Amino acid sequence: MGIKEEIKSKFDNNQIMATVNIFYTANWLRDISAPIYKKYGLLSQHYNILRIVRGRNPKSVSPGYIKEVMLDKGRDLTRLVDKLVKLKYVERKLCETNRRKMEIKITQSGLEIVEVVEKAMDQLYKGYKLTEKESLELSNLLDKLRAK
Amino acid sequence: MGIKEEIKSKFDNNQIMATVNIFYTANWLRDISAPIYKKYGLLSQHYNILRIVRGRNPKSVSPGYIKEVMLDKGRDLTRLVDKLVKLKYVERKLCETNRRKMEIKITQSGLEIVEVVEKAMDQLYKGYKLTEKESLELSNLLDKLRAK
DNA sequence: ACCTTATATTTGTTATCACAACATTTGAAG
DNA sequence: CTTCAAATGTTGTGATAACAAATATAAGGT
Repeated sequence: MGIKEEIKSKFDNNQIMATVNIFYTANWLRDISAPIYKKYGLLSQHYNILRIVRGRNPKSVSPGYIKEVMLDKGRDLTRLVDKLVKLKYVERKLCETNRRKMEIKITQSGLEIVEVVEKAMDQLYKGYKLTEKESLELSNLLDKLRAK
Repeated sequence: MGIKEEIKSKFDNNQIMATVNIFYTANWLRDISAPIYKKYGLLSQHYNILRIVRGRNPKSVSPGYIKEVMLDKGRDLTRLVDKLVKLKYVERKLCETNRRKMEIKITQSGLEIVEVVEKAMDQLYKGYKLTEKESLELSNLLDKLRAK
């Protein structure tokens, strides 16, 4: 079912239709992924942070760096990380050389949980009807939409 | 700048890249639209509701219908509508024939505010680098991604 | 009429978001 | 060395989101 039928609407032009469809699809993706995250007491943003921190392991990263590369630009990052610290998925300590910064590092159980969630997400992606080629086209069109 | 550079990541396959890109682009769109909504004390969801209600004007619609066609599936719809009632952009009254239902109807000032916001959003879309044809392709690919 | 189930929406509660104010450290100019 | 702006994070607060439970009405069967 196409977007027009889904939300019972017509659109003035294709740009608007594409924009609405992006929001609709992002919400749809969020809704089908949420149960997976929830199973482990996480939000998608927690998972996103864990993946970013893992990407730099065994180095540690600062909140500023995380904020920069997060999908959902690091609102309330402190408290998102607070929770990951409480769950013992990351450790946070003051940076020695620049005492304004914090150093965040993933723990062993953090590594394990990311891997488990990652596998569950991969299963989701396998259900897509898009080929590799179409997925690339889609991604390129999204890049172009955002282009200045 | 493509998604890989934006978030400084590589992806295992194009499906994952497209998925991440959808979230990233939806957040990007949300962030550039937010100031427009905010100017009028609204959230994007309020605007979405107003457009849905306007679409049925002069008939009224029920919360259930709104929930069904909303982009972000009607979480906390009651309280979103509460706010629109308070702002006097919609009126809400009990349905005579089915007293479980509420009837929601847009007001004159509601109609005016939607139109103003709509024009501001149209300006945004004009900045897109996507052609009509590319926008259609994008929308079709998104439809296909969600297909069962 | 009475009971059960389904429908439609609201409310309560906890957690999270968004924004602004605050605090600390650094680096650099005077 | 002192001062001050910039960089980096944290905290306070009111609004919003998420989820479950509650309320109220309707519809159908016995």
